[in-house]
Parts: sequence; structure tokens; C-alpha cells
Amino acid sequence: MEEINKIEAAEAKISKNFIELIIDEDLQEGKNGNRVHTRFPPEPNGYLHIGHAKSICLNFGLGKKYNGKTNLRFDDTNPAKEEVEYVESIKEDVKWLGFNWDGEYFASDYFEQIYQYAVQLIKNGKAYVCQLSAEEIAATKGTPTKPGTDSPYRNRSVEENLDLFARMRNGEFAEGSHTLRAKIDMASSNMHLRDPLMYRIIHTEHHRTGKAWCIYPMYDFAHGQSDFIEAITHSICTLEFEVHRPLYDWFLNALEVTGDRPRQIEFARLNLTYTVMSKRKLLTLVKEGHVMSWDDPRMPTISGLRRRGYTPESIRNFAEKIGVAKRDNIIDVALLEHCIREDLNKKAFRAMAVINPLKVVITNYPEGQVEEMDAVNNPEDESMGMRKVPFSKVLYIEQEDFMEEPSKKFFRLAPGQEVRLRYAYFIKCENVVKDENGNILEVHCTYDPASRGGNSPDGRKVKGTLHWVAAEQAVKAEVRLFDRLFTKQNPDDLEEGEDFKDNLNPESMVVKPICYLERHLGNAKPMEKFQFERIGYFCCDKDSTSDKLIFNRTVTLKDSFKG
RNA sequence: UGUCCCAUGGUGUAACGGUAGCACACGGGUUUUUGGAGCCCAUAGCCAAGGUUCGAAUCCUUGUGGGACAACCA
Repeated sequence: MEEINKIEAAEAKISKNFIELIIDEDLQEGKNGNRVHTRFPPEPNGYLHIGHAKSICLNFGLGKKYNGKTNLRFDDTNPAKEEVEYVESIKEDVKWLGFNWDGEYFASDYFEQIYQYAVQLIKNGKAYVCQLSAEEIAATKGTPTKPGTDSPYRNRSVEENLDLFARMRNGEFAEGSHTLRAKIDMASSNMHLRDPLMYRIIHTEHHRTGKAWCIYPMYDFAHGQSDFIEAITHSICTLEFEVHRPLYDWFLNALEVTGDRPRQIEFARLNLTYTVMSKRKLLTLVKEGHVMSWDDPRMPTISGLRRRGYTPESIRNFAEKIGVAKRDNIIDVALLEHCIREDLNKKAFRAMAVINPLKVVITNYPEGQVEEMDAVNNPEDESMGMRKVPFSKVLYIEQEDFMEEPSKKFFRLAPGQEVRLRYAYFIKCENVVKDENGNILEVHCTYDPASRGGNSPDGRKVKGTLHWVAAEQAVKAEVRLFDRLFTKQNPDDLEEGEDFKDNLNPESMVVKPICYLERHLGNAKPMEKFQFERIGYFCCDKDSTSDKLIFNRTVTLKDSFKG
């Protein structure tokens, strides 16, 4: 009995990641009125990728785990880079991943409030309007090892600062001519504390606020305040913001806000082998036509993974498996692929398709006869039912399933050898028809009518089983085979003079214009997922230009099939 | 010649001062009406040195290695 209790106790002790430990501690100390409120804060300047998925699953996961809330907040403080299109795609992707946000906000919702915060700091002598140029600011900033020097505008009077800041807002100044800076410490060992910029002038229309503003808060002066306004308790971001944390806290302290203060916690971003994750590089791939679009099935974007046939469950599961920590990591993309196989294996409809067709004629099968064979839709899930597959005299099998001079361990079709056609009959190769150059045109076989369904009444065994399609009844389709986009394990790790595009995999997409698929697939709805016998997982998609069905292979092959 | 962060098998991630576990990858076996699925097995790890302690992956010190920081980006 004690033993059992011990085991149960061990099982109940679910390991927690370091963020959960921090939250537990805060809860124990009674912080934030025992609330947990997180947020996912993308800048709408591009499409979400698998790296964002980690953050999404983390933030929403914590919200759920602690019976708390999670906001979706768009960090739209730079109108030059942001677009409505990205806002929409981000919402769609988060929803698709299976998460519902409690509040939907934009940093731009808080522009007036943030402006008032700035005025408050000016009044307290903690901010000033600086007229140094970008170059001059950079030059007086010092370096990580050398202190900076004070701006000549640092000691303006409060009145003058207030006046200039108001005029900045009124649009009296050109871009780059004036900035609002926090008065902290130009000699700080932390570069971010050397009088950081709070506001800059940008005369660009904002996708939401239009022309209402021509000054925009910097990330550092918007993020913490936005978190505070939304009563976020735990503001989770990636490691590169670690050095920003003192500034995050400095602003909230300087503003003397009352109430629960958000706490910034940093974690290591996701890196994947054979994958680039930077938005800049992904954009380059799209712009230069190395891929078809942001949602090209080879892209690591959420929308690309979706088109490739990934399920939300598989991605959530992946996020769970990779864990969360603070050390830099590069996760084997094989783990992602494992996750989708694991999920699709249970869910995908099985089907037969021939990618590299070889014609097989059953010489003793009646001309014109068509039989319907029973096939299971998913051997792991009976509830997915059965289907009928047409069988006739002329078939296609995979070229690689036939060998004229078989090696010792080759148990598939070869002259004189008998194999099973899955769901159909035993067939035996009798003859090979070649053209004048010796290329194999077709293979002639005989079948055993008694072996229908795949078993011979006399109990004789065959060692190979092949997938096939009936030539006349098959659906002809274009199939695209996708593989990893990069040949290099770490495409970001470049040698001297090497460009990341040098490592693109030239075979990342192979188009097979003529493949033969099972009849019923011709009626498939776009984006349905199939597991084709032996070949892998496919996602059925509709070509947007020609309206024809395209089959995208979803899972990277390893060419490890033996035999 | 700075500040901050990080360090557990090949890759990730657990351990919360008390037997270093899990997953993926890799290798081997087995099975099958197609295997990349299933099942079984194996290999492999606490960065180093001191210290505290009955006991250290865990706490401390130093060293080593890696990363972040010098955008009017986020």
C-alpha cells in the first residue's frame, strides 16, 4: 500500500519549467491577488512561424494551467513596418493553433496614455527632448566597454521640454530632428540605460491610428506600460530582452504606478536544424522566389506548416516536448516531424498512390472486368471504416517495387517471384516487355483468382506486398514532393563569405507531373490529409491557378526503406 | 577589456540537498497484408577545480566555454 502511494506521489509530481516555478513562488507570496495573466505580443510585421508557436503555446498554456487569462496584443509602435494584413494572418494562425485570447489589444490603443506617461516623466525631470541626430546619439552612446557622454540637451528646463514635446506631437518637426529620451545614466554598464529613446518622430500613416500621431513610443517605453495597463502579471519574452529588463522596471518605477506590477521573464527562443527562423531571411526567400509564398509548404511559418499538413495538435505537442529553458538550443527538426507522424498516423486516411509508375498487365485477368476491393481506411482506427478500390487488368505499381535481377533480400516483384497486391490478389511475374533500348515498358503477370483479399486458400505465403492502382480508373495528378529547405544542419551558422541561400536544398521541391492515385481521391476536399501506403503523408491541396488537385508530401523522407 | 545570462548523453529537457530520468536521433533485434508505424534491446551525460554538508547536478568561490547588449526595430 505504501509502495502504491509512493508511486502515485511520484506520478503526481509533474515536473515544472522554470517559469512555472517563478509563478508558483509569486502565488505563494500572494502577489497580484493570486492572478496569472499572460500575453502574446507579436509585432504585425510578418507571418508567424514555428518559433512564435512556442511562445504562443507557452503563454496560453500558462494562462490555462493557472486558471488565468491570456491576451493577444499587437505591438504596433512602428507604423513603417506594420500592416493590417499581418494582423489578420496572426489572428488566424493563433486561432488555428487552438487558442482563444481573453483580451485583444493594440499598443496603439494606449498611445494617449503612454503620451501622458511621458509628460509625467518630463515633469519629474526624468525625460528630456534631445536634438542630437541619430549619428550623434550613436557616437555619444559609448560602447559596451566605454561610457557614453551626456547630451548637450540633457539639462533643459521642464517647461522647455514640455513645450518641445508638445510641438513634436503637433508635427512641427522633421523626422529625426527631435527625440524624447529618458534621463538615466550615460555611464551605465547597461547600454540600454544610457538615456534610451522613448519617442521618435515618424511621419508615416499608422495602420490603425492613421494620421493621428507623428510621434511613436519605442518598444521599451511601450511594452512595460502596455503590460501594466492590461494588468499582465507575467510578461514572458525571449532572451535578447534580458538586458532590457532593468529599463522595463525603471520606467514602471519612475512612473510610480500603483497596483500590480508586471514581471518580465525571459526564455530561450526556438531554433530548428535545417531551418532558418529569422523573419528577414524568410522574407528574402519569398521575395527572391526561392519559395512560392509565405505559406509555401516548405516554410517554417504556421501557415506553411498548415499547408504542409501539420495539425494544430502536433504543433502543440511539439511545443510541449521541447520544453522551456534559458539556454540556447537547436532542436532536431526530426522531433517536429516525429510529432506530425505520431498525430497523422492516428488520423490520416490511408490510400494508395503510385509516384513512379510501372505498368503491370495481368495476362489471365478478363479484359474489361473491374472488381471492387475492400480496403481499410486506417488500420489503427476501425471507426474510420472501409472503402472500395477498383481493380482491373492493367495496373500501375511503383518502379522501385520491381527488380529484374533481384538482390538476395529483395522480396518484391521480380521475374518468377510471387507477391501480394495489397487488398487484392497474389500475382506472379511471368514476363518483362522492353523497348529496343532495353528499357522496361511493362511487366506481365498472372494472378491467382483464389487469392482475392490477399490470402491463398492453400496457405502459401508471399514475402512482399505492393501498393498499386488500376490504370484506367486511377486519378492522374501532379504530386509535389517536399523535403527540407536547407542542406545544412544549421543554415544560420555561416562560414566566411557564405550566404544562407548557398545552402538551399535544390531538391526541396520535386514535381512529379504524372502520378496515379486511388479513384476516390479525385473527390477529395482540398487540404485533406492522407497517408499513402509506404510513401508517406500527403496533404491534398488545390492549385490556386489551375484548380487542379495537388498532393503535397508532408513528411520528410529518410530513404531508409530497406529491401 | 565592461554588464547581464547560460552550462546534464548526439539533440532537447527533468531532478528543487538524498538512486541522474524522459523524449527525439542513432544502432541492433522482432513483427507486419507494404513501414517511416508497433514492440523489444543497446550505446551514451552532470564543463573544470576548490569549498560548505553525513550527503552536491543542485548551494558558494574561481576558472573555462557559449550567448546577449553599442537600431530614431521589436
